[in-house]
Amino acid sequence: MVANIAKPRGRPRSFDEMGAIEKATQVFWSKGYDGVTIDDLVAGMGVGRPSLYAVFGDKRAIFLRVLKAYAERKGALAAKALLAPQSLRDSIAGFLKYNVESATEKGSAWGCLLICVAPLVNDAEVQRFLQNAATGGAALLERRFRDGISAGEIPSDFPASARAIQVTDLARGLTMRAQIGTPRKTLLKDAEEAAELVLLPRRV
Amino acid sequence: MVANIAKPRGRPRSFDEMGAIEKATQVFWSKGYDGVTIDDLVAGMGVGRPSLYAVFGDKRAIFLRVLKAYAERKGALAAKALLAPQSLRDSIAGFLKYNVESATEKGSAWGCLLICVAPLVNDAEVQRFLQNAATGGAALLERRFRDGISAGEIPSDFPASARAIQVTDLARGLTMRAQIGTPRKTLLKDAEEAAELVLLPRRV
DNA sequence: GATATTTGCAACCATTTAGTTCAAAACTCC
DNA sequence: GGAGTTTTGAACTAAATGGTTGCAAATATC
Repeated sequence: MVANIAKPRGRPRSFDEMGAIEKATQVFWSKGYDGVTIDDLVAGMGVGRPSLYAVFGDKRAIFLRVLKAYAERKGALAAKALLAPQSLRDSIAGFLKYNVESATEKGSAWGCLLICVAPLVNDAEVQRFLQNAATGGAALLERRFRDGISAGEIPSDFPASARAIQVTDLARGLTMRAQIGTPRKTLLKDAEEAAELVLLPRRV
Repeated sequence: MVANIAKPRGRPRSFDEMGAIEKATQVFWSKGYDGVTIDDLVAGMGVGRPSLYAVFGDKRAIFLRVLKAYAERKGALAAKALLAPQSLRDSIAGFLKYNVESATEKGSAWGCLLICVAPLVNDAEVQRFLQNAATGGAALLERRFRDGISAGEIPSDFPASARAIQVTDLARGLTMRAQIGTPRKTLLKDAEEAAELVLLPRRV
């Protein structure tokens, strides 16, 4: 049984809530946060203005939902990529390259909602969310490193925790450089080299 | 002879052009780009609205001047820090820590104009400027690495160019993490570890 | 001291924007 | 089919915002 929801009483909605958030993601993706107006959202989401306020709330609330949906999808993709059966080196390089690719996708004026646009939204709840997303991402990477230790790909004294954070920082750097127009090709090469760097053994 | 500028004809200006840009920097620093209105600039710069348009132009033009002044100052500071007579390790760690400190300065809602706010300004000229500033910074770091090679602090096959870029990426990552509320103390420790990372010898 | 020249202040205009109101539409329940 | 309930579309309001204009004030040149 999928669900047993009684049909709501009044006039049915003409839009799909999830779909609307999906479309809103595209709007924020292509215009940043401050750049979008309510009219942009109305046009982009296919939801009437009063319905928009009634169902979703104001711009900030919509952005929060967008952010959560985006993070969930992106997190799932990253996790899948990291946990795929491949060498540690390929995992890390793949993670960084995935970042570069999604940040240089054409049509996305802003590379990454989580890395580029959300941090500039001065909002306590957004910040808290980003903080959690960041630590979550780092934890995922750290786990991958520890698996690598178990598999003997890296020495047992490998500083997994620090390196995990460094991978996220390098990813941020690559993404921000995509933002200022560094070509994809350059960034992909840099991602490759970054992966090599963070896998170096600790100094003797 | 400092200069031999004939006194201008009419009523003298009541503000200092450089000083006004300095104050504008504070405004953008504390409110981002989209966040500032012309009124904010009028209030913050101490320049009347019509004078502002006549002398400086619109918001975008003011931001460009601010950015250039900011980059010049920051670049000079970074260069001085990097070229100070100290170990390579201290140079790199100092560079990263300086980034963290300036990004976590209280009162500055936005950590760094060059790293955080400017990249999100969708403007070709801004982008070009950032690109140049970025390559300039990387070049400075690379030079420091090469000096380290000459001094025997790192092996002669040290990949100076790639590592220089990686330092800038790590700096970007640290700055963006400051942006989402990561405490200064954590970031300073991470900066230290990042410096250690980028100084590791190439894999044999 | 008169005149030319430039700045400064206040008010102004047009546009954009966020958020609300209200009646009509579309549906369920009885 | 009618009553009750919810959504929708269009219009509306109030506020903010970018940019301009006109006139008074201040200073150099003649």
